[in-house]
Amino acid sequence: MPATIRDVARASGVHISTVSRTFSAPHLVNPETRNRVLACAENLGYRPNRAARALITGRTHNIGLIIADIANPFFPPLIKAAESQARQRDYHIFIADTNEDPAAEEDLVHALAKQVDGVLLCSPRMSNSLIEQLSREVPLVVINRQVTGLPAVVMDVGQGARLAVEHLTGLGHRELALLGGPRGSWTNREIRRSATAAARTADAALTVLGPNPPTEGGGIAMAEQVRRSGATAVLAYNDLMAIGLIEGLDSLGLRVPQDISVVGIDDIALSRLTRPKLTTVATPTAAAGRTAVDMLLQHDGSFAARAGRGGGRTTTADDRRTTAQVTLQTELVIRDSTGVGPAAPADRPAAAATADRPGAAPSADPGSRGHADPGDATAATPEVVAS
Amino acid sequence: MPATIRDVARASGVHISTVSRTFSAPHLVNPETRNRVLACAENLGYRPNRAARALITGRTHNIGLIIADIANPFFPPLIKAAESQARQRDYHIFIADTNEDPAAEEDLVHALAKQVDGVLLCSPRMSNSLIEQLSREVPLVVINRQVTGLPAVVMDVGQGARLAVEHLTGLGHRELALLGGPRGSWTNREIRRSATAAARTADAALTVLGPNPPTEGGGIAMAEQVRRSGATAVLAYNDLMAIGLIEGLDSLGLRVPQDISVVGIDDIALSRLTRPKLTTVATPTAAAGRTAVDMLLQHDGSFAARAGRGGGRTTTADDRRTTAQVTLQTELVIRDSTGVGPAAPADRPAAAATADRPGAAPSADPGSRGHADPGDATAATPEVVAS
DNA sequence: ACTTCTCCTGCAAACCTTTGCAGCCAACGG
DNA sequence: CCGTTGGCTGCAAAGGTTTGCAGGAGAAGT
Repeated sequence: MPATIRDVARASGVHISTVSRTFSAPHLVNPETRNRVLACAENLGYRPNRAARALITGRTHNIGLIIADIANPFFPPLIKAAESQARQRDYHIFIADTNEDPAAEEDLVHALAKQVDGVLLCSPRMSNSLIEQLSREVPLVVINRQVTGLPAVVMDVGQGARLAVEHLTGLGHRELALLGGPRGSWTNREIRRSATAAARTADAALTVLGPNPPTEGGGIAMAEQVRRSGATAVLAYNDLMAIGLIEGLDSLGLRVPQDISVVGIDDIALSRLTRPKLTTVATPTAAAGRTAVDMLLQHDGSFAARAGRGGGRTTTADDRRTTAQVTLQTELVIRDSTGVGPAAPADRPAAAATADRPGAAPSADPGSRGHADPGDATAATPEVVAS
Repeated sequence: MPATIRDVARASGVHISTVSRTFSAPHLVNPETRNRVLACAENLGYRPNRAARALITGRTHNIGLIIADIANPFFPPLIKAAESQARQRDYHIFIADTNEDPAAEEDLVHALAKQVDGVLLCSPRMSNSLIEQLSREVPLVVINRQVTGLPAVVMDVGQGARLAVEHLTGLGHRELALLGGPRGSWTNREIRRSATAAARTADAALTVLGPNPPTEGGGIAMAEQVRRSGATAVLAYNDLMAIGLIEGLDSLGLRVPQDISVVGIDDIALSRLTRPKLTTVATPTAAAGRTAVDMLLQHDGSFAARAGRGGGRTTTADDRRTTAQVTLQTELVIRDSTGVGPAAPADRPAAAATADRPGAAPSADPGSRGHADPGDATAATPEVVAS
């Protein structure tokens, strides 16, 4: 029923190879012929069969995206950006949700491996060694994790955590708590490491509470422990937990920010909607999604075709596999959930510490529509480390 | 490099067709042989090449899912459920985001058409006629819309809107407003129709405000108009708008629910987290995702293979294409954003009207993990109308 | 002992494209 | 007028799998 290349060839009186070239290498075919073919194709509603193309070229033009939990509002912007970026490059994105289950991650990589040109592994909870092993099966780009030898794009939460701690100590807090995230999270380790260091520098105490599930519930459940810790300010693994914590503290009769300050991480859309509005570390999720797609595509672009007739093609000298690791900057967004602490300097009014980020449109995703500049993503990432 | 069926055949000393059958029709091959083949396959890490399979069977085992805006928290649970259901059936989900742009919808259907076995069209904004036309190109299941002749799964927002209006009038509100959603939305029309009827029945006035963008911003922007309308209670197209509206009213100095009551639709996770907690109409999004996948798969299961050698296979008598339309029930969840109105009976205390749904776990998605019961989705849908 | 089955396996075509190679023609330089 | 070049086009193989058909071996029925 659907028109094939042969139908088009017949209709336009040329050989199928000419039709093929009309689409995949237009410069090789006479403009006149080309137009005729194009017209016939249009006429018949012909669209190249990607399965057949994939079979011979060895490239599926599909990308797998493995996510811990789509329902976590942190991910949708990333997905959206990745999908849009991929589409521009004529790729499609397979999405898969692991429900925060490390075993599911492995299964999914296997399941996707033969069907995609590469996989984006987002905040994986697997072990490094397993990730490395899987990367021999299919090109991988890791997001929010550093695995030696693998291309990665990470958000600099370490820096963010430092900024957050400095913000809090600057407000006069001396007793801090860190609400940890899930076990196995690279991000969690980074935050902890950086927050601990920053607290020490500022001569403040920091209690680490966790690990916890990275959800609102995880935050609610820890309210009591946070109170007992005696901390006057807490940094949470992510916004969801921060919001949950505020909720939990509220039912304990503790007011935020008057009694206790709370800082989240991620700057999900939701953090602007709760009361109080959440002070948080903004992570460039959309940029991360775009960048990851770009890295994957550029990376396996150098593979060229792994198939092709004789297969005897000489591998290009460019086989050095530049596995870059890109670090995206984060930034502190001060809103209403942080206030002065016990050791605050007298001349510092609480209100002075609150100022939302100026011109940030509510959920605009620059570059997700049409004309996105490919250089855009990396332009936002001054710090690029090639390994 | 990757092992092919031929490698396995060689290793196990059988013909490739036997290997093929070992995977696609195990009952046709001698258990002893089968085990040997399986062992070799395992050994070589063989996985069937889906492109090749798709090429000959004509079935890609992929499903397209077209969504207006992944960042809208209404969709992730649906996506998640669909993905999990599809995976159980050995299908993968392509995801695509239209940015609420009707033109993008059409493009995406075309782009996906040749690459998937069917497309799930979620809350499409296109015209009915265009949808019908596209359905001739690729099997379609529509979600949140009714198109004659096409399989659809809709959530009964009409009923939900009625319940919401009854709830409000029962609380003594006589001046209602409806905060409309986006143009082209079937859901929006249903809500409007049903709310209007319910208001008339209860002898209340209802002002329709809209259309508006279905976002928080859309709600905020309408606060002033809502105030001017003189309504003491308002039903919003979705939770996001309701939350935005509350925010907007707040900055106008109007308190919810004391000064004005607000009801949302969808029961997104967020509606439990805002202050006040949102009274809303819960829509079974996860069930919708599962059901839609099931309908698509059952539906085009009857196509059998459209390819196959001679192609002369007699079409089964089961060609009647039972295009069912499934309606999923909605339910009113009363929380804190609605209170008594001017015409309230004296004996009705405001507090009596608030009661959250009992045991609803924060974001649990029953059936999204492993053992989900296939009958589950339809079990939740007593009302099935075959057209 | 011969036929008739049943079970299993092998054979080879077909699915739709891509692509290296070779051939054709016209134009051009000498 | 011949050789060469360059621009297009055709030819045919290859990619990995599925599947109708046919054939072989053994068992069962007569």
